[in-house]
Amino acid sequence: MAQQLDRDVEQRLAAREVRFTRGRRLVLDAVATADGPRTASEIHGTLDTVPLSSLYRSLAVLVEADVLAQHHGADETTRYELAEWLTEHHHHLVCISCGSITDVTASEDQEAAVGRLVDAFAGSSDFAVSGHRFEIEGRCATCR
Amino acid sequence: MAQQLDRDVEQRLAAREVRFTRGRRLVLDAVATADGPRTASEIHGTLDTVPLSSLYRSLAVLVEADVLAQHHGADETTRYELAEWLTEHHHHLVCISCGSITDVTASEDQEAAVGRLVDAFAGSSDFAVSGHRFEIEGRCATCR
DNA sequence: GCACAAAATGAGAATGGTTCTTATTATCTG
DNA sequence: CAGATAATAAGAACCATTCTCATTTTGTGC
Repeated sequence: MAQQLDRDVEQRLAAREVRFTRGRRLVLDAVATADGPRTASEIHGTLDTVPLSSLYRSLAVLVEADVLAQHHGADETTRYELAEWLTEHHHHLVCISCGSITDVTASEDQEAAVGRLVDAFAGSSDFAVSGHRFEIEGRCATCR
Repeated sequence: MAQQLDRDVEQRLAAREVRFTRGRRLVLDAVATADGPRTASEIHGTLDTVPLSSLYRSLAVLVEADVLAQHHGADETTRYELAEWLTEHHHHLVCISCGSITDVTASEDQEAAVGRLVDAFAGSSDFAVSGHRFEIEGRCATCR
């Protein structure tokens, strides 16, 4: 898995005096190699050496360190993905049938358009914008 | 509460042979008068005559009938709002501090821009679009 | 390399939002 | 009003997530 990612995360965790242990590396890898946000039990499925309680704790630590981001999508379970500074900014295709989520990356022009819309929407109210989420709902290739 | 809403919902439920009972009316009103998606317990707080189990069942029935829509926002609890055909299409300002969600409505031009982006994002993959969600994250007036 | 302190782990118990079960009650039709 | 059907209420059950605490691992100074 990407050397650069490993180094980036190592640095960030070191800066916060959080150890980058075997278990945490495994969890990070599992999330990093997925092509969209994953639930805890999905990750657990690919990592049977990491008990659920430890998995949840590792996820919480990595979220706290802003290495992972939590995501609450179509179903009610929490999903995890790499934080944006470790990946390209992207949006999601959410399947309303099976709940799976796939990443899509916008072109520069498209993303600029998104940014203008965000400003326009928040501009009217007294709201300090810190980010946005753009999700497209529908049926994925296997569910349609 | 809006007469029109009541009539629209009455019709839709009748068409599905689902009764529009006192409890369901109360739940609908509670959701309709809020200015953004509400959690079950928030609704429960304003409706102490409706027990939680009934509340959840009513919510499920109304979602099933497409009178309400479920929403999974910043925190992990499920929120409910009127289905889009009963209200204006809108987007959300999500407070990352307190989890509250406020509605914002886009102008026609803005919404057209959103539509173009949705098509562009989904266009590349084999995905049947049925809707979209645009959420702006930040801190609300009281939390900032 | 060793010992100590601090942090991380693992196993299972506890929590809390949501759903299910079942007996009771309300609603609709005739 | 009677009978059939659907909805409700109360609490038990469920399941994802979090917590507890005893044990193990890790990093640091000697």
